Amino acid sequence: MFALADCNNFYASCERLFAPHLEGRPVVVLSNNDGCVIARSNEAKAIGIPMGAPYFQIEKLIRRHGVVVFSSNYTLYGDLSRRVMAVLAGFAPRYEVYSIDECFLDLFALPFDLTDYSLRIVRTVKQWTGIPVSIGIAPTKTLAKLANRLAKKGQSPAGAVLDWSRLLSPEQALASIPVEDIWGIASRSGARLRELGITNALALRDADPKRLRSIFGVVMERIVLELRGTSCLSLEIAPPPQKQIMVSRSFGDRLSAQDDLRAAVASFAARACEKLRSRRLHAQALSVFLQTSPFDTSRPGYANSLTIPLEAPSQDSHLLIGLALRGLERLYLPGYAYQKAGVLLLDLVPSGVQQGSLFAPSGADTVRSASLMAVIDRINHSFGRQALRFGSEAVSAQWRMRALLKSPAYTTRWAELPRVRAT
DNA sequence: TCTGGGGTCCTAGGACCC
DNA sequence: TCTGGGGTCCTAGGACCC
Repeated sequence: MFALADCNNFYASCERLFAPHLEGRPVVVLSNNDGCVIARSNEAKAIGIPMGAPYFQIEKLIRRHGVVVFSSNYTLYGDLSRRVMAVLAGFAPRYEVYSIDECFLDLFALPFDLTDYSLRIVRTVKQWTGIPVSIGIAPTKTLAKLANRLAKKGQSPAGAVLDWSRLLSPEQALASIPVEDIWGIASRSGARLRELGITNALALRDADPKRLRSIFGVVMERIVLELRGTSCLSLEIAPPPQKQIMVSRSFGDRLSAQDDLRAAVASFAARACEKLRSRRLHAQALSVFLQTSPFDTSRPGYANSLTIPLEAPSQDSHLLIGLALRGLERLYLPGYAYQKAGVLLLDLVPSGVQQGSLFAPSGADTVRSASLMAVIDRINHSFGRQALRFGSEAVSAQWRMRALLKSPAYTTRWAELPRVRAT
């Protein structure tokens, strides 16, 4: 049996945790650059604020209903996620952290009533972290997802927990779920399924898996089987090795000057290298991209990218920033209003086991590079990110994001700890 | 004026191998 | 007039996830 524990309106719940007076009020959290709505409290959903709505399009609605708005604060969400996962981990012999707010638990062979046990999990997570979660239980991951969804919609007599096997009519439940709400099906496949007359989860369950495989591929076949109770997706206890690292941002304002873009790309490359080293990986290729806004149809657009293979695997910021800037030079065209750029590190391999290069110099230089990077990382860890940085990053700060409504780093910065007063 | 960021998997087609 | 069979690797593009 799989149990899926999923935090309710996670980012909105995180914000409320340290602003309890917002309980019962509509709250939304915006994406980076205060662009789109990416989390909504139940009250905000009830008002009709859609997921992913651009902020500027719904500002009136937000003001009319007194919706409280936050910029995203990933430091806070990441830290609270870690705490929630630590609590969940104590309840199951095997578990898979699936996303920042979701965790699959293996409840197979536990000698308890699974609903009672899951209700205890929900209470404990709430009490120890302050974050509300819901749990769906089922014989496959896909059904556990659906069970969770139904629990969140108040369809379970047990409240925050729904066990699929206890449904009086699974057929009725499946029929109530639009095909696009199934895990792994989004608007495109959804539209094509609808053309075939398959509009809900029940119709998909009863469709011919081989036929759907020939039309959609193996992914759709697996979904059909999972809906029938045949488990095709197993618990991934150890995360598979990471294949790429990306750092990209939309700019607070459009950029045209090459120097501004250089500072942005250098900063992205430097940040990507920090991630690379903290995960003990080396990169074997680097890719740079930049683009104008895809939404701006009033002037000509431009988007391009370039991938540069490395002579030997590297984790050296100096080398990789240099390559990224050389890539940018080849991509950059004057006269455009750029909206976004990014750096990808590719073909990642574990540090220490990389294939050497027949041509690149090795030995003393790599040892020196590794020591230097370690010192930089240590200093930045002690004195704060960017305490020490590369000159090319500091040339311009024009690219900085907008984040006008950001809450404090309540749990990760001494200076921003919340104060509690007893009266 | 203003529309996120960071990932994965699958497939088809081309190029190549013996 | 007539030109095999069985593979792998790589890449781009599509689709999806949270």
